[in-house]
Amino acid sequence: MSDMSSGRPGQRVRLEDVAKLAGVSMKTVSNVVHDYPHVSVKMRERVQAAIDQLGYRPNLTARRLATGRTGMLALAIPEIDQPYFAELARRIGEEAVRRGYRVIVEQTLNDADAERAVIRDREEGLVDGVIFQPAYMDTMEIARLRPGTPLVLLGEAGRPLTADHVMIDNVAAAREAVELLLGQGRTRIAFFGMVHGDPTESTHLRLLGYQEALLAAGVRTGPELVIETDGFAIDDGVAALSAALDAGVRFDALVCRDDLFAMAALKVLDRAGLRVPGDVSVLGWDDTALARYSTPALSSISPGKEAIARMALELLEDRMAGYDGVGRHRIAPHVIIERETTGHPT
Amino acid sequence: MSDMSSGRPGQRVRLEDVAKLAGVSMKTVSNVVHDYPHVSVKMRERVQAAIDQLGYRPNLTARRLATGRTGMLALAIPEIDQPYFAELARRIGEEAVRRGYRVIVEQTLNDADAERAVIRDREEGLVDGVIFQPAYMDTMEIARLRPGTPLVLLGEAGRPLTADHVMIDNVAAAREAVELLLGQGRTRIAFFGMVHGDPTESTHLRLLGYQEALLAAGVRTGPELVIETDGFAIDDGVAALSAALDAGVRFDALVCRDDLFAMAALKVLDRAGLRVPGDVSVLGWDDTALARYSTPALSSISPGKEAIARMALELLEDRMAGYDGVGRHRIAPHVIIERETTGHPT
DNA sequence: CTGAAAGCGCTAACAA
DNA sequence: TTGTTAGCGCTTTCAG
Repeated sequence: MSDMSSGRPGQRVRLEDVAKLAGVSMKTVSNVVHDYPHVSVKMRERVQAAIDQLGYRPNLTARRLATGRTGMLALAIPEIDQPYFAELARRIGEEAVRRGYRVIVEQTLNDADAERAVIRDREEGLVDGVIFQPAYMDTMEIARLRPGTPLVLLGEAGRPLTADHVMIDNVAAAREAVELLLGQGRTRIAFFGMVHGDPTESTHLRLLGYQEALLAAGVRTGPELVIETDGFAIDDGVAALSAALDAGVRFDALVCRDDLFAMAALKVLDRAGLRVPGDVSVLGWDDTALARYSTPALSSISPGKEAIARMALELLEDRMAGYDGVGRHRIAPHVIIERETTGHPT
Repeated sequence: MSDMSSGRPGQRVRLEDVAKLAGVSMKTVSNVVHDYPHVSVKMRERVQAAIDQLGYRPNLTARRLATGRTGMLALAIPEIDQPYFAELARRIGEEAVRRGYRVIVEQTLNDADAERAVIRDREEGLVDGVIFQPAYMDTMEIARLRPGTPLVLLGEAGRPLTADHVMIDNVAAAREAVELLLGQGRTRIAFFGMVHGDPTESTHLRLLGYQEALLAAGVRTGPELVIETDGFAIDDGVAALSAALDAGVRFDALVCRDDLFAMAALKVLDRAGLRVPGDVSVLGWDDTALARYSTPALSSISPGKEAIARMALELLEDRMAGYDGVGRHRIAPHVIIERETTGHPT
């Protein structure tokens, strides 16, 4: 319709170019760009026409410099390809977009230094806030390095409570899991997946809930029913559980630290000729795709990922809005999803 | 050691503050920040001391405005929690970090408009380049909306070749898959997972390779051996395959469109009392966590995700460096990973 | 080898 | 309701 190459050819079109074309000031253009209410209709039309003609789009970077707001959030997690984190990232991404943010994903890749970098404001000036699930750093250390950027932590919270946290009640969830299994007639319930040197608090909490429930029910247990592994990989799980079986450890139910170990359990039990759930009930944790797609479909403890995402964003927006009080905790709901790997013995 | 609150209290410390403290110009500070070679040692030390004392860190946004480079890349994919994309995102993230970029993940969530937004420079000025795996848009449409931001496409490339592409050779991979199965004594090989209304080209290419190999081997086949589904979900797969079995379709091997359908196959075959791989070989596609963790472990066609990531970044860096030629294609390698679901009939 | 100053493109306070 | 203008913090010629 008109000359697209007028003005500074080869350059991006700027607010000023639009203003010039429309014969108005930059402020007026800015007003219509921002849908500022008090702009006369014909002014708005004229400016919009210029914008369309030139194909103007604001330079986000410049806007940021001027406003001091980046509109971006960082999500720092160990590995994006671990199903749980991938699913969480999706929810957080959705929730963030809903609130007008974009998210940059930071993989710490099991590197303690990478985690520290996140906390030491590596993101400073890049993002408005950070959602961080640490694997190595504890609350103490995070408190010490306490960054200037608003921060919300995911996962377990030790003391002191200097930062906001969102988590599920691991103890209660484990307790309920054991109660469910007990209610279905299981009597020798093992906990599978204490990883040697596990830096996370979660596993301990889960084990605690498991033990509490057993104790409360007056069911006898023993240390051999807590099955330890050398690492987080599936092969570690397979090796550990096979060894336990070979050593004569017997159980009719398995509460697994996560879905991955549950998958390992399915493998080992299959090889051992044990039926699931006929001989052994298997319960996973995290309710990931692994659980939904396996055969038999895995029952799993499902942390409310949407709720976690929503709560994290709420807390973060508070902080970004200036809230500067003490660290708050939010407990997201959880639910046990029963699929095919749990049930009464047959 | 010294007064941290000097100057503009409560404000972030700026380059100028450092310059003032060190008694030098901003340029000099900038020089040492950037490790510019020609700075005298004592000057460097003096400035560094000031930087440390003030805890100065450059404002990335300001830097961006000045340089025009953001140091960020966008990765636009349908869903981050689909195992294949999660694993790809991890590789791309790693490769990007290696090259000095951060990546912002854009989920298009199966929304054609969201895809269009990506292409219409929604990211303009936000990122230096975009890596995009479309699910709905075809090459034509992308060419039409051709953005100003450097772009590399992942997945199939139709004509015209206006943009850079990285893909694997789906036809060849499917052919090899069939040849492998044939070599193991399978004779009735089905293709499982033609999704009605599938917008992607990949499935067609895979089917094509499947048919080519069968034809070349002179093995008779039939339309009933191409099993169609109503959607991409596992339930769609389960329903379709069950129906095929009920309808009397028989096969001794299944080449699946992706690992997810392979998981569906494992479920259905298990229920039907068919042994894998004794009665039926099952081959997945994408080599995701699903394949590695299932029981039996799923054999799968593995696209070289690291190679895809590397090639995509290479092409993108070229574009960002100013290359403006015709669209280029790169074929990433693939390999068939044999686990437990393929083998000779027994 | 270092300093001064002019932008980068947009926002927002202040005027008109 | 619209225009003017001074920053936001850093980079980068161009002098010195």
